[in-house]
Amino acid sequence: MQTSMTLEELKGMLIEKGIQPSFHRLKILEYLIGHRTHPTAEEVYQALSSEIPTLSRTTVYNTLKLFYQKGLVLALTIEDLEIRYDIDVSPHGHFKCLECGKVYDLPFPLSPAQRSELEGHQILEYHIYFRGICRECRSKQHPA
Amino acid sequence: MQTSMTLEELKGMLIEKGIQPSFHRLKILEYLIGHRTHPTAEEVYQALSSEIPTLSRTTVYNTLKLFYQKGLVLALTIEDLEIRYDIDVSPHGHFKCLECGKVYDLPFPLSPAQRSELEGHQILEYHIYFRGICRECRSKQHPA
DNA sequence: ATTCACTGTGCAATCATTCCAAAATCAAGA
DNA sequence: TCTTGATTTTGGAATGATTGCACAGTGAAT
Ligand SMILES: [Mn+2]
Ligand SMILES: [Mn+2]
Ligand SMILES: [Zn+2]
Ligand SMILES: [Zn+2]
Repeated sequence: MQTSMTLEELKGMLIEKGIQPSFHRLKILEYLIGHRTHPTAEEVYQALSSEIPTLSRTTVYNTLKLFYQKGLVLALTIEDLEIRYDIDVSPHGHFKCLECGKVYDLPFPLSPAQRSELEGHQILEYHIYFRGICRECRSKQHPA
Repeated sequence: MQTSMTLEELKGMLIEKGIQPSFHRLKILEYLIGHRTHPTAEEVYQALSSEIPTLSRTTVYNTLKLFYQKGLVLALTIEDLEIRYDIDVSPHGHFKCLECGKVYDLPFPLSPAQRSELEGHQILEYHIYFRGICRECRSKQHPA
C-alpha cells in the first residue's frame, strides 16, 4: 500500500490507461492513492479545493468518471445514492458502517466468483457489499 | 413463486411485520409479489397510478421505505443511484445488464457468508452484485 | 499569430428521494 | 352517531448527487 509516489510514477499510471496526465488529474490521482477511504467526489473536491482554489466541482466529477471508465478505479454504490471511488481495483469486498459511515475493505470470502460467465451472462464487474455496525462503533456502544 | 394471493394473505404478511394494512400498502405489496422485476419506486408508481389515480408518489416512496425498514423487502443499490426493491428476502445475488437494464436473480455462489460477524464487524446485510451483458443481449449481438 | 484539440469552469438542469404542513381517513369511546 | 386523537396520504417545495452545456483557458503545431 504505497501512499506517496513521484510525479513521473503518477504520470505513468495515467498514460498506461490512456488518460492524458493533466495537472488536475494528477492531483486527484495522488489524492486517491494517499487516502484509501473510498471518498466521494465531494470529499475529493473539499480536500483539494484549498490547495487548488480554482478547482471546479465539475472537474472532479468528470475526472473520477473518466478514471472509472478507463478502469483505473472502482466505483462503489454501496449505499446512500452516492458513488465512492477506490484506487484499489483488485478483487475485494466492502463493509459500510451504518453508524459512522466508514467503508472498510474486506477480503473476498470466496474465489469461484472470478468467473467471467454465469448462467450465460457475461460478467464485467463483481461487487460484494456488507452493511452493519463496525468494530469500533460496537466497542463504543458496549464498553468493556 | 406465488404470483397472486388473497386479500387476507396480503394483510397477514403486513401484520406479521408490524405494518398496518392500509389500502395503498396492500396494493403496493400485491404489485411487488406479482412483478418480481426489482422495480424502482417510480416504476411501482407508474404501474399503479392508472388503477389508483389519486395515488401519490410520496406514498409509494414512504411505503417502500417502510417495507424495507420492517424487513419485508430488500433494497438494492446496484447501480444508477436508484433504489430497487425485492420482495424476495432470501439470500441471493443480482446481475444487472448494462445493455437492457434488467436485473436478474442469481444463486449465491457461496454459503459461508451467512455469518453474522466478520473481522469484528456486525453484519446486518449482505449483497452480491454483478454487472455485465445478459444472455439475451449477448445472443442479439452475435446472432447464431 | 492562428488554428485545433483537449481540458477546465461555472452555472443551469436533471433525477431520485425526502421534508413538511395540511387534508383525509380511521378507530374507538362517549 | 358525534368527537377526538392517531395514522395515513397528499402534493408541492427542498435537498443532494450528478450531469449537460456553452464558454474560456491552455498548449502544441503550423
Ligand atoms: Mn476498497
Ligand atoms: Mn432478487
Ligand atoms: Zn462505525
Ligand atoms: Zn440485457
